This record gives sequence, C-alpha cells and structure tokens, in this order.
Amino acid sequence: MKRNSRLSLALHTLSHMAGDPERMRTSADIAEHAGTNPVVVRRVLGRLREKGLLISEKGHAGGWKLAKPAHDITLADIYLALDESLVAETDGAHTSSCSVENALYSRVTDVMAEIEQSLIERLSETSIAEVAGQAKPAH
Amino acid sequence: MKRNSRLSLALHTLSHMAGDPERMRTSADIAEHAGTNPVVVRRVLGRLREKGLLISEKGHAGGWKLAKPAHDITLADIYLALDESLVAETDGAHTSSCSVENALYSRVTDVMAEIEQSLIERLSETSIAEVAGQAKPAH
DNA sequence: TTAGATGCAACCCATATTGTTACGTATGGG
DNA sequence: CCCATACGTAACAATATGGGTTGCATCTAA
Repeated sequence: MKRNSRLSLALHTLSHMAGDPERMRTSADIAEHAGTNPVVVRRVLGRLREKGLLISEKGHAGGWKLAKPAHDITLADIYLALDESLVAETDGAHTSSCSVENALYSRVTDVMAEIEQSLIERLSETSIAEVAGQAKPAH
Repeated sequence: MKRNSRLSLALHTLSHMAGDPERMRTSADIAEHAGTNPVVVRRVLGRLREKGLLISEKGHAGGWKLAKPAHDITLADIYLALDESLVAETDGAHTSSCSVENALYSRVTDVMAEIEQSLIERLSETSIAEVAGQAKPAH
C-alpha cells in the first residue's frame, strides 16, 4: 500500500458500518472519526455508491449506510470499487520496436496480473462483517 | 505497476546488457535508447550499482556494465534494489484507539505482505539472461 | 419554510517524479 | 602533461497526483 488513504478510509468506514448497518452516518461524523474532511469522505464514498456498495441520502435524516448485508461485502469489493489496481497496466497495446523490451514487458505483465489476481482472491476471503467482529455465516 | 518508469528503465537496460555483458554503455547511449535523459539514467542505475548489480567507470572508456553474470541477476534483484515495495508499510507501530481499525489493519497488512512476497518469488524465477533470449543454465 | 444533508466545482498546498542545466571529478588517450 | 569524455551530484522547473478547504446548488424531512 502507499497512495491509499482512499482505500484505508473506505475499508475503515465500511467496517464500522458493518457493526451497525441501519445507522445513517453523515459525512461529517465519518470525517471526524477518520481524521479527515467531510468533502473527502463524500468523494471517496461516492465511488463506492456508484459500485452499489453504499447508499446515500440527502436531507435531514440523510447520510450514508451499506447498500447490502455486511456479509456480502468483501475487502476485495472495496478495493475493486476504488480502481486502485497494483498492476495498473491497462495500456493495452505497447508495441515496441525493441524485442528485448517486448519480451520483458510480456513477462512482467504476466507476473503482475497473476499477483493482482491473488491479491483480489485473498481480499475476497474476508467480509467487512468479519472485520467488525461478527462470525462468518454458516453455509 | 504505476509510478515506475524507474523500474521499467532498469529492467529494460539490464536485459539489454545481458545480451552483450562486456560492452560498456554510456548513460547517453542508454538514455537515447530508452527515450529519456542521461542524468535520469545515472540516477536510476546508481541505485543498482549501490546494490552490487552494476559497475560504472568514469573517463574515456567509461560507462556501465553488469557487475556479475546475467544468469545471476533476476528481475527480483532489480525490483528490490529500487525499494519499490508494493506493501510499503514500514510504518511499524500503527496503534489506534479504534479496535475496528486495528483488526482491519492487521488483516490487510498480512495480506499485502503475503502478496509482496509472492511477487518477489515470481520475479526471482526469471533472470535477465532469460529475458535477453539466453537459455536457462543446467544445474 | 427552513435547517441539515449530499453533490460538485474551483481552488490552494504538499509531495513525488521526471526532465534539464550546470558544474565538480576522475580517467585514459594523445 | 593536456584535455576530451564520462560519471556524480546539486539545483531548479515542470508536471501529476492527492488531500484539504471553501463555496454554492440541490434535495429532503421536520
């Protein structure tokens, strides 16, 4: 991890929400707990709303809450919703006249894609409900 | 990958060197091939010299070349020499008063460390000699 | 009707990265 | 002995990104 106060903020916030899913939280409340700014909170959580993880409502009783059961939201869902790929090689083409570079590129790209995939698999094993201290549901 | 033209430059350059290990290359030559600046090349390759992967010499016949056989330099060696850890959580402490955050942090940190380790293992399976098209040496 | 909440745009500031110029230093050729 | 050549390094500009802040429009429930 590195440039991911976004990811930290999202993970932290949703894990808290998992502990009391019906409670509406305002961006101001969340920002205070996370030590940041309401606008920053809305920016980050807005991405998660677009991906269907959160619901936001305006007005008096407005705020944010989970869009589905906490057991159905994994750390991978949050990671993916923020588009923070480690591989980040969506370039596509990359045709160089240098054969060494091409050989290198395909090898490194393969490894990175593989690593990215294992990261997602590992993150998908944990739901925010578990992080919040709730037991894993029996299947 | 993302902010690593450094890593790309290093991998590309050393892979080329593997194809003709005795040839001394100047930073100007390397920069031209890589489409960048000689100073940038010296900056990046300087790190690899510190880690014992390269040798540089000043003066007339000066330049850069591999410090050891190409078969003994893996992609992981280069990755590690640049200190471009994906995990990058050398912070250490991280004691929060929030139990949810602590639980989350330890879980995510574990996963990231594990992923970083597999990346290094995968990269260490390929030497720059192989990228340059040379066969793997029989053990 | 209005207070309180999100949505969003427009900034400022800090940081990291890359490119560039300039100059010091070492080294080998002539 | 010169000096051209190449590295070593500092200093600075340009750019990109991220985060913080302010302001205002919009929606909604009390």
